[in-house]
Amino acid sequence: MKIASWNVNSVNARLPTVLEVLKNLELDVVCFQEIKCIDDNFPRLEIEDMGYNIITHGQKSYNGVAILSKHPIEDVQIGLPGDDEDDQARYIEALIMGETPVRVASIYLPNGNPFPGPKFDYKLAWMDRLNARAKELLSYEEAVVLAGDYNCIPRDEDCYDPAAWVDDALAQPETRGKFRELQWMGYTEGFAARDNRGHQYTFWDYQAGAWQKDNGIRIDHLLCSPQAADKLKSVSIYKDARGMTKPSDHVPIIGEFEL
DNA sequence: ATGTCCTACACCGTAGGA
Repeated sequence: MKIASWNVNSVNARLPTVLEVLKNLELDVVCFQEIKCIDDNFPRLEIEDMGYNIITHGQKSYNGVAILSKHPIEDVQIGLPGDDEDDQARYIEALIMGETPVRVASIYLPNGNPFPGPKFDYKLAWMDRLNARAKELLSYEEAVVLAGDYNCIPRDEDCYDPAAWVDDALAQPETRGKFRELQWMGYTEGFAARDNRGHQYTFWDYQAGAWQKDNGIRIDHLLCSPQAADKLKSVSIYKDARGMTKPSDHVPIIGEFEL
């Protein structure tokens, strides 16, 4: 089973590109972030035509997450526990009913810039809520994949120029620490476990020729519970997507599981 | 650290977010 995470940066603005990538990759489960539309405006018919069931947690203009699955979807959770005061659509979770069920979340973690400031504080508080949910999920002893745009550069070698990121929310020690908490509690970071090379990016800014210079960062991650990590065969980054017409600034990261 | 792109809203430019 192939499970992917992809920040599409508006599903409607680049629908032809999205459909082409989905056709090329033949994924079983796809987690989208930044769909940037309300649920009613999600291009449901076009994607259902490719054989996907779809759940969305959208909002007007900003954020928005979705899960596509070729298998039936059950037990849908919208938002994180403790999100009641939060109007930003950044989390959706569901049980994917393949041969072996796997619980999958699509996560759009706050960017947190400028650092320091209220947006960074919001990011850290959001990470605490995510980590609490992640811990709760471990107690189910299921295969779980927490897939998303974590807006976290885990190590200096996961960017082109660490000096450019020292004052940025994506590389702060607090951000890295809370991301690492997921690993301390028992989640395996898929790319680190199955590849772990440096300078393998999932995001290149639209500005300043970042793509041409390979000035990227690795911020999209697949966090796997022990039951999922045991079945993780390989992780790949579909870099070609960044060179397509009307690309997202992120590319898909794909985990292949023996599930 | 900004050579871009997306969205909305009030209008065919500008602001805000990333």
